[in-house]
Amino acid sequence: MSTSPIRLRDVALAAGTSTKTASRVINGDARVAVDTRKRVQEAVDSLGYQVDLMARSLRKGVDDTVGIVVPTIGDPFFAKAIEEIEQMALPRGINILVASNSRDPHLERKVVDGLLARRVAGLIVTPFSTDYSVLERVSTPVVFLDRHPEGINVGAVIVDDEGSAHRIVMHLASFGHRRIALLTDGLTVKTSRLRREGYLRAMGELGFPVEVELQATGCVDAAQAEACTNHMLDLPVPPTAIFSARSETSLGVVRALHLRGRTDIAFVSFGDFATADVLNPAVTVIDHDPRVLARKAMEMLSERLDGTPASADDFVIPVELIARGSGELPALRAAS
Amino acid sequence: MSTSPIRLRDVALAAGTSTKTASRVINGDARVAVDTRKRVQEAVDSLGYQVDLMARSLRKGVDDTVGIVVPTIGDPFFAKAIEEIEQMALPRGINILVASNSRDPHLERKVVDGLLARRVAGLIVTPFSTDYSVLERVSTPVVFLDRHPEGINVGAVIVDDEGSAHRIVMHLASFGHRRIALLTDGLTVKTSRLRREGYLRAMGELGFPVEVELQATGCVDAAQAEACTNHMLDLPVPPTAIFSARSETSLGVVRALHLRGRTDIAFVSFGDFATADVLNPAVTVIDHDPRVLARKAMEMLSERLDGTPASADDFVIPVELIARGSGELPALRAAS
DNA sequence: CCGGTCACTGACAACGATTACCTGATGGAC
DNA sequence: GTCCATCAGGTAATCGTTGTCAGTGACCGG
Repeated sequence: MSTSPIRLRDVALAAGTSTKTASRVINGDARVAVDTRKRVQEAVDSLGYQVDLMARSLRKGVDDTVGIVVPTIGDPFFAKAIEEIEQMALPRGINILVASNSRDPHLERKVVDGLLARRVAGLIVTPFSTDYSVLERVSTPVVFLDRHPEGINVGAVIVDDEGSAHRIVMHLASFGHRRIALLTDGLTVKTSRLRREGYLRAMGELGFPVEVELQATGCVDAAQAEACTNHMLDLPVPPTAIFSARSETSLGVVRALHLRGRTDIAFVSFGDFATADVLNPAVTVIDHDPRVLARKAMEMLSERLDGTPASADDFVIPVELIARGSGELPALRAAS
Repeated sequence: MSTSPIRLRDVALAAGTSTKTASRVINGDARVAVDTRKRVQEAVDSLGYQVDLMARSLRKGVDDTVGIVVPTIGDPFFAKAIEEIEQMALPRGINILVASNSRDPHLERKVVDGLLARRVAGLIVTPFSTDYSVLERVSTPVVFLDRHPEGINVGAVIVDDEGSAHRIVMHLASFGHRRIALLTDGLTVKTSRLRREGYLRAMGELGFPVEVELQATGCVDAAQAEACTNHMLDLPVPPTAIFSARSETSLGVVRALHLRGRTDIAFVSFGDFATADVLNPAVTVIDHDPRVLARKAMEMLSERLDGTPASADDFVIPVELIARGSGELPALRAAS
């Protein structure tokens, strides 16, 4: 049933050369006579030889593989980032190892160690909360995606989290809102902290009171966000506008608002999602596109793989606020 | 800056043993004296030794890695499947290599070959349209996910595509619909063919005319599906109900219906999606859960890795029709 | 006291490819 | 005709780990 695998030795034997010469042909070394090259090529084709990438990697010291670490693979944001990276890696013959840290700092460390032990050529990491200083002692190139890591001074591909959050609040305020609620992931996540800072700065500049009950800072998934939204809507004086700091949490907010029929409440999402423009009202979002971030990250990693030294500068992807309706609802109850 | 890597040899030297004994300790071989074990352990800890998985894999002949091949990683259906598999693999110390075939048969073949050349321990594949008979000549265990492959007689983890599609049509018919439209991916995809067969069988049993203009069979993504839906709504006699055979296409249908304000048209989706129960009307779906499929597939693969021989029987995951409203809209215009 | 287990350990080869180094041969320049 | 540069290609070492097999004592029953 199963044929024994064909090795380079077999190819060399069939072509009547040494393994070294066969290896040269396979790796496109120019110093091979045309005639010999042809013989080897034919042997490769007829035998159906495939390089054993394991052996090659051992000898070369690195694997033609890029590791990607994200909090959760199923999150559409990260899924699209992975897709983009895989697409870019394909033509280079690079494979993609994906790993999630499951939002667990301990696991995060283990996962990164595992990828390094596998001798990946490079890493693209969306840090969760671990200290990443380990990577300073390692020669493997790493690019950080969407978040700046702790404990290490390297560049990352990010968006202006603080500024964009600030802008969202200003946008809502311009429609008369004062009681603006905030929903974020846990504050151990850097992006959550930054977006909250932008929110707080804007509220401060506007002279609006910052109330604890209007800040839900532990919304790890859509279900939590839905619960938090419901809780806020049950307050004696509920918010007139909601700012969801992540597209995942936005799904929960949307569910709560729609199921309760409170679509009169203004809403802006940091990050677009599939049906955002289909809902009624359509959801105003910050266009935080994972593909654009991923593309830049992979470009940077490619350069690093080709020898360009690392830069400590962040690369900031510009984002836009897409007004679709939900963020432009007036604050009818603002006067009350 | 970057320290030279620590090899087993260094550990052995530090512990005053041979590399073999150090290897035994690391692999949990019982036949090592307690004292020696301790010395090696200490050396490992103090030096921060990490096994070179590349070398181990070469020696062992297989890599502790499972390859996953899907059409598109960004599709939430497959992203969730990948997530589930990764979660299950984590405790076993198995890494996940993801690769997309980009809906390209030629690429599909190359991608699978690449993973095999990497000596993955196993493969989980959602076949697109390639002949997979290659895999019969290879000893690597493979489990097929969501679709039965062509040209090879092995079991797959699937759902009852034909039967579920049949059920959807019957469901819509019970609310008075006769002009039921079908949107599918290209018919080279097996699931598309089967779902269409179920549709055709039901239409036949009901004695309803099957019209070509009500079948859009090339909807590869949401945008295409949206265009097809718009086209159908512009027909002289538009459909009163739509059956979308994939959750990805459902997003396009939803967009078209909502943007045109034609939410009076009945709609059922084969496959759930994020905001399906938030829309108005909420979308009736067949609960085609990627996680459940993925879990079963990984279980089967684990068994295969542990030595259980392959079975040629399909494993059929039961699915349910979740009535949420959109599929229960009456056919007001049915009489006309 | 001896042969035989048993527990523990190490030397060596091997996994399959790449590469440092070396050998012959060829050919043009002088 | 000699010499050196260049080209083709071979030999053997190497990457880091683990399987095979052999070897050392210790211990035990007879």
